[in-house]
Amino acid sequence: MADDPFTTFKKQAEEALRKALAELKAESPIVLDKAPSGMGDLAFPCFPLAKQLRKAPDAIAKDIASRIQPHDMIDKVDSKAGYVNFSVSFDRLAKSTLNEAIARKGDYGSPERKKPTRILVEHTSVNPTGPIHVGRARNPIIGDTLARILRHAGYRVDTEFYVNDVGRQVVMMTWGVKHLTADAKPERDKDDYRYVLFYQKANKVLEEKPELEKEIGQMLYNLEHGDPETVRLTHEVCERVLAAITDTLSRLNIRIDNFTWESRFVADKSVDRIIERLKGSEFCHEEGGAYFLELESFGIAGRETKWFFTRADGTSVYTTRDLAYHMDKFTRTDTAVNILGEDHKLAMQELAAALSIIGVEKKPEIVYYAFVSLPEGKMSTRKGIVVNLDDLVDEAMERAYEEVKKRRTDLSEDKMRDISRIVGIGALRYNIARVQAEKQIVFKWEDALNFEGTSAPFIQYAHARACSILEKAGDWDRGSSERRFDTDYERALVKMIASFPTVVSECAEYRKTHVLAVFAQDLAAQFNQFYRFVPVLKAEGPARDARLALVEASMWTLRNALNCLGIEAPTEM
RNA sequence: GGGCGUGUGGCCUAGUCAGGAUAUGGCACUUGCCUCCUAAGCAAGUGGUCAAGGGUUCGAAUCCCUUCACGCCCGCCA
Repeated sequence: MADDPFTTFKKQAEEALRKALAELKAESPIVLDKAPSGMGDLAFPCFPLAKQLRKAPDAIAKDIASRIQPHDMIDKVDSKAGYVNFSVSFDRLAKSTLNEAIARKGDYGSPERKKPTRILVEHTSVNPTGPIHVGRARNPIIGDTLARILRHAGYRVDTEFYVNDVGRQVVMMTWGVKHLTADAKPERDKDDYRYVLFYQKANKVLEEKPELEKEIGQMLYNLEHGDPETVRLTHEVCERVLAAITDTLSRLNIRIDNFTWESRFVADKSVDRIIERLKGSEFCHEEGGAYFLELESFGIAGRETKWFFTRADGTSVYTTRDLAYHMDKFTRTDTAVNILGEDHKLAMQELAAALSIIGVEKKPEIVYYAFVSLPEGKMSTRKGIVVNLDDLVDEAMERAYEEVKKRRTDLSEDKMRDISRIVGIGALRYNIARVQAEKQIVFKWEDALNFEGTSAPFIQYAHARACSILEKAGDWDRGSSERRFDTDYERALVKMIASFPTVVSECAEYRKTHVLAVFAQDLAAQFNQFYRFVPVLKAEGPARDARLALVEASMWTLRNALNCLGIEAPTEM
């Protein structure tokens, strides 16, 4: 597979170092750092070699540098303060990078050939018992972004929502729908808001009349044993709430490929088969009719190392069904990636242990995220301290509209609304995607709807500027072989564009969305400097063509990075 | 009590996996720049014991140990 030019440069530098070190009879892993600006592009520190060679690091660096002849992508090798510094052949890098970006357009950053590996990204999977709130919004945004990145990195990706239509919460809601009447108006004319009222009321009624617990238990039993009426009603209610939830997600540019219903694994008896297999395990014990695995030897620690996989009445628990689901998943994919809240860590450890016990080698890979809280504390639907995702989306679009109106007087109402939607949703997604998943975040309106600095609009704005130049440029010579760039602004921008393929594959490999978000921000900042200091349309001759090529390559790179983040790139704003 | 995660200027944050050259950006604050390709921008400035302590190393935000703070978990719930 052909590497991008910067990777080729890096490999050539590594190879040259390998040879030089062999000549010196020195042994060292070859790790290249990014050199500080003005000292080349890649740096090799020679300090670890000092003891081995009994020479000063600086002398070693000098020696190594003198043994490496510049060739192909390596333009210059020199040494300074114990480092061997490599400079890339800039003209070659610029030429192939820009040609590639301009030729491949929306595919720039993606490998020429698709990878055969299938990856199934399970995300969101919230209980279909009510609207999604901001605390849970991290899940679909991280999941969808990761899926987009993996796709751009060349994998065959499917996204999946696991619909929990079996557990107690769903039964509570369905029981409420069957036996209660709503006594409040839903906050929105949407099924998730309508049905959550039944769920909430059922919980309240049960608190007041604990004797109804038996009825709930019976319904749960009926559901799990395939009672047609219970199954039908539950499924219908869940389906409606689910449809409403996916409507909310689609507002954030999130579309899910598959929905797998948990009840399927109960109905097709795969859960029963797993229970039987687990019962045959040496780790299995029984207590009052309920079965559990003793998982202490699997690294499970805490007060309780038992994992119960059946209730006393023989019915399955959540993780047991999840086990059946994962076994099904592995028949359909090579790699399973799950996006989960950090509260699922123990359950996933138990699931991994159980998979080992029944002899399944594959394990799901999990991306955990910490919860989003509000300044006044934990989000809680019951206590009413909650921000619904729909409200956040509305507010984002509304605030973006105010900003558009401030700046543009020449646009039609429709156009302004369209830009507001793109900018508002972008700001929202960006603010989630930009932060490492493991960091807990406190939701603040002013951060979530930030339109300047580190934000989607900042990146979108750079893209719109690029589009504006290209639109005004008229005809220019795209095939020009001479592309000279003399300013640091241009050269730095070219190098950033050249690094995009590597950034995408690293984000994919490490399952990190925030790295791409940071890259997009840096690229936009670099483009804005270029825009400010280097005239494009007023330039003449080959310089103009070269700069236009740089603008076009920037535009595609910004657009592709935004697309990986699930953020639309408006041509004007 | 135990397990896992997080801790970087007033606030948010990158860098931590693979230790390397003056610790990245942003917000806020101060000050400049729109007869010039869109000022959602650019430039300059103020602000840091990288939670604390110890250790390893030529070199530690990064690795090891201890402590502290915060979050999540330790259900026959999901």
